[in-house]
Amino acid sequence: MTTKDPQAPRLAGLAGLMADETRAACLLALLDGRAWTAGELARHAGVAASTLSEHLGKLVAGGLLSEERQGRHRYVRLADARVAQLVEDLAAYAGAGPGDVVGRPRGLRAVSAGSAMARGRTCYDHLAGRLGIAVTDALALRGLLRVDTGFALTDAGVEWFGAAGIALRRSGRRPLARACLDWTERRPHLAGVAGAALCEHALDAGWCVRIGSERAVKVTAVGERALHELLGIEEGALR
Amino acid sequence: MTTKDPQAPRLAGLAGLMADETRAACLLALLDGRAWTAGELARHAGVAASTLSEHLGKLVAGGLLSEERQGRHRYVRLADARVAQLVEDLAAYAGAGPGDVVGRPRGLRAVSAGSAMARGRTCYDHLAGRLGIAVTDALALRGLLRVDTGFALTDAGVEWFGAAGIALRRSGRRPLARACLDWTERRPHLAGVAGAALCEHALDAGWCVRIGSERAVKVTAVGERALHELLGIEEGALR
DNA sequence: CGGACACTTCGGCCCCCGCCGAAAGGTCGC
DNA sequence: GCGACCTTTCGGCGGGGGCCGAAGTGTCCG
Repeated sequence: MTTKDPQAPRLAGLAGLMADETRAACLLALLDGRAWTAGELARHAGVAASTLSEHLGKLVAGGLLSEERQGRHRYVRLADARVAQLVEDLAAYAGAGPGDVVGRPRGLRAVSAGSAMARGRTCYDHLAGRLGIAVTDALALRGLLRVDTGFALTDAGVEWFGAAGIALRRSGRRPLARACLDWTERRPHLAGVAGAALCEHALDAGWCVRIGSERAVKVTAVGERALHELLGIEEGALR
Repeated sequence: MTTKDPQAPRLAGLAGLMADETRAACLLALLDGRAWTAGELARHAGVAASTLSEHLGKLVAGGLLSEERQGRHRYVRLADARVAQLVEDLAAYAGAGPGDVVGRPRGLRAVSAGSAMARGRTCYDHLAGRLGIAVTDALALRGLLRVDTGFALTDAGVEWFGAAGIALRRSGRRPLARACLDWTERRPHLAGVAGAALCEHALDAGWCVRIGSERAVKVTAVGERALHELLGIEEGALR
């Protein structure tokens, strides 16, 4: 007995990094895929700057965050897509706990922020919300993405990305396509290399723009046309 | 500011359940997909029965474990495949930390246990180790499973399961196929509904049998023949 | 150079939580 | 019914860790 798994301390340590409400709030905020300063995170989390500094130290030491110092600022972001995926998965499970009704935001401000978020947002490096679902559905409908038997691009799907001028950089072991559970739509949307490439292209090409400094994004007129031409998504479906 | 995400406490709470070494050891042990008694887990983790009882209370209350009381025994198991997936994902990330060499077990007993585990084992409800990889590769090679552009069964793959007499019960929102990172092989293997159905069939049909009370499994002579006939896996490749 | 600003370090406080052993509650077998 | 066994409850102990404010370091700007 006492054959205790040598992995237990590591698992506990990793979980411990997320097991604090303040650190959890940071990780969730950083799910927008961008870099935040320590001060922004402190205000966001509602703790003293000194407290947050210690939290960042732990998260960076634990490998969950990467940091970049610029002058008197300390910028941090999620270390990579794997971390984002872990946080997303845990948050999705924690949010959809048994007997728990999703989100239903309270108050007017929450409602409007919520509806903008629900319409379209980034989820680390890919699109989510109704926008993400619409794109995923359109890809599936046109036979470019299998969603019923797993999540994988078809050959036609790979071609489609090439034809649209969106490069799929197969990097290391990150999957080309994977499902990410959408917490507003309760359905999976496209993530992975393809999801990230599509999102990057959508922002670069002006298909959508970020709303303020939030995760929420808005589809532009250009984007509506492009999504209609390339994927047959009805114009006006995402307003 | 202080727009703190309402999900932060839930995320922190969930992570907190796994943030203790003893509880982590329990969760890892339960990854074998079977039910353990409280006493077994206490011995495994090396703590007093009373201590472990409290841990089980938290894990059950948190929804990670389900329990079944039989007489003077309390059997617990992972609540469902989603929990198993979370634990697997976290353990995989924690185990493959930066600059960290995998496993390389110390001592003779660990070596033999390790090699049996590396040869073939269950990973909650599907096959893993070299056996799991061999099956995944064989499915991919025969065009039954896409692995290069994501993880999804092809139409031929769905047919193959039917022809082999393995029912694919599409249940709720669990994906038919998904990738699970193998920590001995460092490559993804087949999980999801299809992976579970295949594993269940393999055990029922005597293709493989469990070694002792471990997660490790051994391929039988019957299994070798079946895997050769159905998937073209070389006999002897898994000894 | 001096002040504003972003962040970090330090000391101290307090609460939380994991641990144990002792005792109690159930269940099984004889 | 009486032990043997598995599990749970309870008190008490000890350590770890999150919090703050104050002071210190480093950077930018005028």
